[in-house]
Amino acid sequence: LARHTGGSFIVRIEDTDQARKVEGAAESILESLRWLGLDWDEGPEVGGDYGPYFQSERLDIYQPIAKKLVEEGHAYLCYCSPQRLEEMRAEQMRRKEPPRYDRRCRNFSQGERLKLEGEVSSSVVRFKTPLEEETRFCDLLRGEVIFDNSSLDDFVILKADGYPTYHLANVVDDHMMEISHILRADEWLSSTPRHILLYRALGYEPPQFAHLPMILGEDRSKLSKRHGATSLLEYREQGYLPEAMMNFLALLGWSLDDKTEIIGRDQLIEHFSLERIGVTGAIFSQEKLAWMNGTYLRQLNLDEFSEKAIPFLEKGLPASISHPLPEEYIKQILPLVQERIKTLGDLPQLTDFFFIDELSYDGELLIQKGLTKKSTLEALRVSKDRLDKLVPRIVVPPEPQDLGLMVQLEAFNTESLEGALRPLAEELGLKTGQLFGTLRVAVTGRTTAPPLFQTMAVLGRERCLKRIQAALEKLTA
RNA sequence: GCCCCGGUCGUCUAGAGGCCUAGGACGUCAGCCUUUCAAGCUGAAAACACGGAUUCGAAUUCCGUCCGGGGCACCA
Repeated sequence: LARHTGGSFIVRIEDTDQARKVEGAAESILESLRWLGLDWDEGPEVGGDYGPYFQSERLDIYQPIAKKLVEEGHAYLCYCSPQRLEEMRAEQMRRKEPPRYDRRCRNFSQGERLKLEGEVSSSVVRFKTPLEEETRFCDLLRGEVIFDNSSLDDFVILKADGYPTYHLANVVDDHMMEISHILRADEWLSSTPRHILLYRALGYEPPQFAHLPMILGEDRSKLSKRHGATSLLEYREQGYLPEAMMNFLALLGWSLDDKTEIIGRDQLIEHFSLERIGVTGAIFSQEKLAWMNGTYLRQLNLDEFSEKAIPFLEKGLPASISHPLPEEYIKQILPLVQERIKTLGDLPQLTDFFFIDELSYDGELLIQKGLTKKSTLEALRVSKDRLDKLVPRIVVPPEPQDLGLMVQLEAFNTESLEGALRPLAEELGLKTGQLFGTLRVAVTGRTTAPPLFQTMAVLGRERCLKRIQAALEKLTA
């Protein structure tokens, strides 16, 4: 929305819970945004006129505001212990009542306050929610939403440790940072009346609100750790492309029209609009993401694909393979697997036979349906013999003056291999599938692999002959 | 329990009263292509939660029911 309208996209880290502080969490959020290409105009690392952008560094802004709210009668100090609150809630639940603060500290006299301050070591600041009437606001996606103030309790705005709660910090910062639009998940909708009340008490003009549909797990509940990978960075590690992830995420709750599935960043910015956001929660479909990633992967040219693929091969191939991996060889392999993968993480296991010296596989796999050990051996022997005879030739142009164009034909290429092996099947009285199947296992160690001739051409003459020999030995042993 | 928000194929969605015999995509199934696996192409099965009301006409408006989700912390 910011990019579409020419506004500013601001990143603010809301780190106001000391108890849940996790080392490196903020950095990984920023890294996720960077990975997706969601660059920000103001915030950590880039700065801006409204900093600091970490709420933990803004305590001296929130505290005086909380104090002022107390002085003006919009808030009050609460001395109730966590234990008391917990017991109270438990009792309320038992009686099937809504769990909420009973406002014991709301109407203490000055004398009672002084007495309690002497006895109690810590206190929090609570907002004095109006007891009656209702709070309404207009959600850009859902229209007018109305809450009875009587259903709200006196929520904490400043904790005992001097940190603000989300409610206070968010309202104060959105005002001070001149935020125009709050686009946040649905789960915040029921907190919004509290925020409206706070804006009002502080004399601030509230921003526009749009509560977005949530991303759900397979069981339709709020997406969480137990639903599997929930961190963007995990998807990066698995070999998803940021462009695919961005595209997929954008279509969860938003659509361009009745048919567009693949849409790039620029087009997204150009066409994005609040009006086309839906209101129902969307299940995060791994399968569709995988499909989409596949289509993005297939669009890459060889250089791009190879640049992205190499780190995954370096990491995923057996350690015994010598590193660094030869780039030219890899560039021959990659086109054979590009349309066969859904993530870059699929690469190592799909291509390892290109790198491993000694294949290990069950010799029985060599014997194709309808063949015997004997006929398989025969097929392998004859094949090896034919391939042995495929040697490089020099083609000399007929006109002497064209000698500079003399080309060397690598006889061990896709065409020559096909030219040699296809007729061979008939010669041996085999179906092509039978002969090729046997050779595929001999040369790759598996029953499914990229196209045989291309695979053999990339492996090269020596490796293929060696592997067929190994297959013969495997069957004779 | 109380409050709020929702409900179109299994999933993501199109649908702003007649264009809807409800469109697209993923997935599924079948066929084509084919040396295996993919990719690609073609086709099929598959949905308006239910009940009333308004209207000549309702997936679209209103009400109720049911179902689902979210919130109800010194978490965000």
